[in-house]
Amino acid sequence: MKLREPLEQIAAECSLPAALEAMGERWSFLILRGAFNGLHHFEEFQAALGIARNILANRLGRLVQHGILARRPLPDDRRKIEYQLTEKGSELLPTILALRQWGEKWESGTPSTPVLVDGRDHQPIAKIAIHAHDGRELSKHDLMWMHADEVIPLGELGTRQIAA
Amino acid sequence: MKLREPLEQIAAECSLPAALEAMGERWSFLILRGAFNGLHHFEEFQAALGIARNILANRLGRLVQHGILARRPLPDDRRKIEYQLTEKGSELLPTILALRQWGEKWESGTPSTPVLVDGRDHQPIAKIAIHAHDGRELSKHDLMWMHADEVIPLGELGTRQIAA
DNA sequence: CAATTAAGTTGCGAATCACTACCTAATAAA
DNA sequence: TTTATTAGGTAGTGATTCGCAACTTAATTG
Repeated sequence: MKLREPLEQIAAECSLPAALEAMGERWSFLILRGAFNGLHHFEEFQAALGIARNILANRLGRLVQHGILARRPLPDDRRKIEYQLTEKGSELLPTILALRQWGEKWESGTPSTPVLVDGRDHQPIAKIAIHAHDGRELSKHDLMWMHADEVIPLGELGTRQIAA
Repeated sequence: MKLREPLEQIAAECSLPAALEAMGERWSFLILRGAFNGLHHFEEFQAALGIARNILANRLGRLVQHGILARRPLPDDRRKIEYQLTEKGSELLPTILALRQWGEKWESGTPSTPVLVDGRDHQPIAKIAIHAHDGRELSKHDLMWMHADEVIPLGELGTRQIAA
């Protein structure tokens, strides 16, 4: 009997449990943040986060298994293992930024460092927000939940009646 | 001696640890997702998630402590406790959506239900993304990290030299 | 060859998780 | 008014994970 059941079965119709299966453990997000901030090696993560070594080894291994980090020994010093964000891992950046911005506003109250800026004008990025398919920013009151079946694809817009 | 030390001290300059202090435990995100999908009562959460009752009680209490959910007994049946998202809790929606979208793309592969749509045209929202302060969407290659001190506020743009 | 360094692994106690059963207060039924 | 039912928890118990420190292994440096 599996005591700690994977979260996936709980809500097969939602991908959040699947995502949490990969990222839901303690330290996973902080390790990833470290990777975004330029950490690449075991000892760098260990020193920066103060995490226990066995836990760090476990988490790095799991992130590698999930394809979020890539692990490769460096050719010029084969003791050294480089952990690199994969594309899959890189695409967690919006999630991390959203969580960090939320923490900044509601928990810590202080601005974070380092700051992610637009390379062109060196200005901080905008707040992560919810946008309509055409780019309008949507507030909580503009939003509603629909069953996926009921969504009418854009291509059929000309012929449809707007449902209640 | 405090064995499970709060994550905050590790990186005082970043708000991510602070956010994880509130939301970083197993089930917290799924409980919140339930709240966004209209769950309000202990038994509803319990039935929907299949979570152990003591853990659910613990997590609900913690989310209430952190001001993410509000707890109030209903006046017409004072056995019933209603858990409502606060504004602070509601503002985690972009984070949850970003994580869910990531899971949809990279883990489950299947579209999730229910779908969050624009109330006006009933079209699904856009992918959560990173935007510049002026609204341009930014790709990974447009971005860089800067120390907060080095960021020149928009108002001073006319007089500055672009720093290396 | 000895010493150092990078990246782990092992052992152990403490804390947390999950499962089941039980409890309590408020409402509903007889 | 007694009894049953329901909502929202608590308590006990074993499995799992966490965190710390010490140890190991392989590659590099002196």
